[in-house]
Amino acid sequence: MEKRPADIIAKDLEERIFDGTFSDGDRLDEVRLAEQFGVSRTPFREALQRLARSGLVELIPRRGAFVRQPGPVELMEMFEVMAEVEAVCGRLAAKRISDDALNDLREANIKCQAAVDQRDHIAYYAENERFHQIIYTQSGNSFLASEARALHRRLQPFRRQQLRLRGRMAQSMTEHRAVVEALESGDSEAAANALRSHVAIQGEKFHSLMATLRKAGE
Amino acid sequence: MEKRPADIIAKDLEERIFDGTFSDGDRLDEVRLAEQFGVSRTPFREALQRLARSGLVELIPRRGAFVRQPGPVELMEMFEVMAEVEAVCGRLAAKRISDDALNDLREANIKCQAAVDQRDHIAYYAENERFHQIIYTQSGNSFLASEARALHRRLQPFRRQQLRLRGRMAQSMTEHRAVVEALESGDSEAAANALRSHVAIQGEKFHSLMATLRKAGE
DNA sequence: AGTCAAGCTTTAGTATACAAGAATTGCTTC
DNA sequence: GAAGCAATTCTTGTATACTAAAGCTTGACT
Repeated sequence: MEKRPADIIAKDLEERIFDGTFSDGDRLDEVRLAEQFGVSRTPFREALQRLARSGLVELIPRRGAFVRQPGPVELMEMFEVMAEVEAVCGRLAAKRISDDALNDLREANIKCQAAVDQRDHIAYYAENERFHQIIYTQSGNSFLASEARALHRRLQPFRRQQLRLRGRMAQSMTEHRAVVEALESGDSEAAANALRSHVAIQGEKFHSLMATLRKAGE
Repeated sequence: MEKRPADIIAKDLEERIFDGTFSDGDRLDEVRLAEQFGVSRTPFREALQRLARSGLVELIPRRGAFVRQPGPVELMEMFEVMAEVEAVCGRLAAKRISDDALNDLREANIKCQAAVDQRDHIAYYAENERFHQIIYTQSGNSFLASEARALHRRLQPFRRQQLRLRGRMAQSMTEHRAVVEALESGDSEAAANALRSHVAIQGEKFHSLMATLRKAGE
């Protein structure tokens, strides 16, 4: 895609925020980090502003850039929005999806099932990804699809963890099947509801997972 | 709020794109415009990147910044998403809205009605604005509310025109009342449907308005 | 001894200078 | 005369130098 320094830096910083190298509240020193990346402050600042737009860092005037991890409340809100966005994609896709895309969905689900049988988280994750991307595209609204992808991407690191929960993959599969059924029959409301609860459950699972981790950490 | 040069420039440029000073495909010359704004290229470029994020300009590497007005297809898509977003806000607000906010909505509607009676587009616009803002807030999801406001703002210049259409204000009022009724009775689905069609109609009206203008221009 | 102010240091914001890439124009050749 | 190539010029992207503002420290005065 793009290979300008600012893009690379933005992506790299994003990665480091996600993987915990930078934690909440950390100040991102322009001179130090720019030097570390081997560029001057100008493109580095460009990257910072990009991250600020996506909500990963907060840019306080005359103070600097600070890492801004979403707190539990904001995360719950984002999952709720994701659930509703997917519901909307499903509602529209039910009326607009092509037969080819339906086949692709079924195929993705078959591979998902294979991954469940082999307890292969990575493979499951990849096919699950494909499943959702197809639905975004088949909403027939490219603006909606791109918004959905942006939010999906932003929640990725949080969604990833909860797949490891016991039985979650199998449960997720069942939900996927309900989605495909609704889309097959062109039932907008059913598709919307199936997708909403599918994603909402992810949010809830993540929430309880966090609570558990917090407890263990004390 | 903010009063940094880049913010002012971004807002000013946005204004000029909206009011037609810059039209689709125009290149925004960095040196010329920066000089015109009385700043150097650095803060001006910052403003450009901000506009690129909101989709108003396209930043082609090593080529420059070009005004990018959404075409008819993209606009329809955006209105569709706006309709669905408002529907979601309504769905959530139906369960979460406070009595105070309900009163505010009724009050806004009364003022809307007064504006309709006086054929006062400006007053109607202001109160209509308030009406929708309240619903965003009462979704109880600040992340959703902020996304809704961003899209609302982006569609503002396009929505504004169609209020002048004969009888549109009165029709809009009726739709508002249906929304309030649904929220009063806590009926999520009814609220969602009322808001979805309310906004969808705006999109359709805008579309036909554009078709008319295009015809007249030929 | 505590508090307030002044200046000192640090750092964000801005300007300018420099480098690299793309486009256009003019020249040469077929 | 047209087409292709090269050079020049214009413009974006990057680095660096400068400015100004915010916070901290130190010193003086109460």
